[in-house]
Amino acid sequence: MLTREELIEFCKEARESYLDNISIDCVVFGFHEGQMKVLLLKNKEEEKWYLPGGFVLKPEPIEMAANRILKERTGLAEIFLQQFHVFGDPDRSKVHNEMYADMLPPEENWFSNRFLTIGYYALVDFFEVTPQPDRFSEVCAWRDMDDMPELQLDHGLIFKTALDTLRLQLNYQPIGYNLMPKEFTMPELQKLYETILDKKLDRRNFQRRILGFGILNRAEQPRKGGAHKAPYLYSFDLEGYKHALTEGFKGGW
Amino acid sequence: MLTREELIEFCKEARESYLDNISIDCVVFGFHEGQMKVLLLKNKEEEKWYLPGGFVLKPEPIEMAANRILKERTGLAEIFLQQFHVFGDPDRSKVHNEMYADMLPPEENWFSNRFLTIGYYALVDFFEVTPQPDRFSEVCAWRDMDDMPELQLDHGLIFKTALDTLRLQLNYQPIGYNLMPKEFTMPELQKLYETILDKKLDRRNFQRRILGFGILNRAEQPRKGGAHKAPYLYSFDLEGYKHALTEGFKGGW
DNA sequence: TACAATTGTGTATTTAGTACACAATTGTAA
DNA sequence: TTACAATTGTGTACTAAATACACAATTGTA
Repeated sequence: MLTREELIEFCKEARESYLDNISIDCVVFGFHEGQMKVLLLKNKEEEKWYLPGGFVLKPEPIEMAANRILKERTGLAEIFLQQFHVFGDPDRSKVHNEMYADMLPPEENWFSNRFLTIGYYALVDFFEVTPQPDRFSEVCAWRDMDDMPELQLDHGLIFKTALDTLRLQLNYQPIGYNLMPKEFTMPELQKLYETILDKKLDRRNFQRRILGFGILNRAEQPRKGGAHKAPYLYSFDLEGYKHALTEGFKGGW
Repeated sequence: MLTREELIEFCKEARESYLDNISIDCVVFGFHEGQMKVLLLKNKEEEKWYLPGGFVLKPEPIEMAANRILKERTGLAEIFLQQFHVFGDPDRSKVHNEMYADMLPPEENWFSNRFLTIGYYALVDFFEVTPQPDRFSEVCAWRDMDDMPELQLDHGLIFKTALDTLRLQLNYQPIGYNLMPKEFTMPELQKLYETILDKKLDRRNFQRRILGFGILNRAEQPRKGGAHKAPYLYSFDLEGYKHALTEGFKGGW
């Protein structure tokens, strides 16, 4: 939480540096221990969490702004990012607007503006992320997707829309390269799909289908040491993967 | 084209009424005589056309802004609109910015701001549209999609992105209710798909597939009077259509 | 050493997609 | 009036994809 002086300073800077009326909010998905995770921020004294977000510098492309914002929250320089929707309800920032209303007069309070927010979703490797709170928060942490806390403003809607978009993209794009470690077993990859879709898939049919996409390479040696039968290790075939990303899976018409 | 005085007046109004840094551009698709059409605007003395667009009023939801803008250009109050992308390259409005640079000093010229533009595409009934130029243009007209003129700014990219999105949506959503007249024949509907996809489809397989979606009703009496065998008339089954819109066609995973 | 848990592989069945053929209708040209 | 071209309606064989389901192999543990 900022002091009044810091807040005034921020508003002054913001007015000079950022585009007005525009913000960016990101839904960052990670995958760990069979669980889909979302990166969220929070103030200690507040109950509600919010999505990592920020603003667009006056000369900055929006893609770059989203990347910059996420680099600050995750430490990652290269992130798979996908713009998915603009949320432009004038009521959406009401709470936001009033957030600092008691601390600042409206003409100084940059947050009293209306903000449209551009939604991005990101797929990242859980282990490579070092969560960093922003200047308005004290906590930045992964939260389980199926145990999501209440979110501020319309961030619940933004999250839901991101998830719906991700599920839709699963039908015509490969997913996983940005979420899985270098090597993984077939059941692990299946678990990713099942988690995103919140649905059980048939083990044997999943394997046939995903192998049919031609985006996987199988290592010669199976993973050893664990209990049970040693599973084969797979990695993504980058060439096939990128081809699938641009061309898509399904023929359609 | 506005006079200098009108322009100054507009900039003053705009600064008061509209959100800064945000614009909306619309790709309006119509279908007529087996041709896909796009609604475009132009100045008499200029060669390049541009997409119908506008700005967002300070208290206005963006969906409503898009609807308002299109009502002014088409006369239609209810339009099927789909937001598809935000274009946020800082260079995108360079030409725009310089457009009135010789007429107005930068501090008065509202257009010298950077604008992100939210892209919407619209599907409309060709016959119900009455094209209306906006205050910056003299011509508002339908243009053939496969004979598109050069467009201003990044409007070429916006159009292409809209078309790509539309083609993708064809794979998991019904299209046509907003583009076809109340009653139509199967070959006419097929022509719409072929035009959007720029691809020939097999007549018999198209029919089986589209009927399988359960979004069409067949009239009892075929159309008469024309040459050749009298074709059956179809209309969209609104219930099935809306269900397909929300649920989608393909099972996917 | 039997067992549970997990992985690898395969095979029928159903469904969806593709390719292609023929009969029926209607205006037009011979 | 009749043959013909153009167009529409309907169907069938073939192929590919999706689904349902079974059994054998491996490995730690009881």
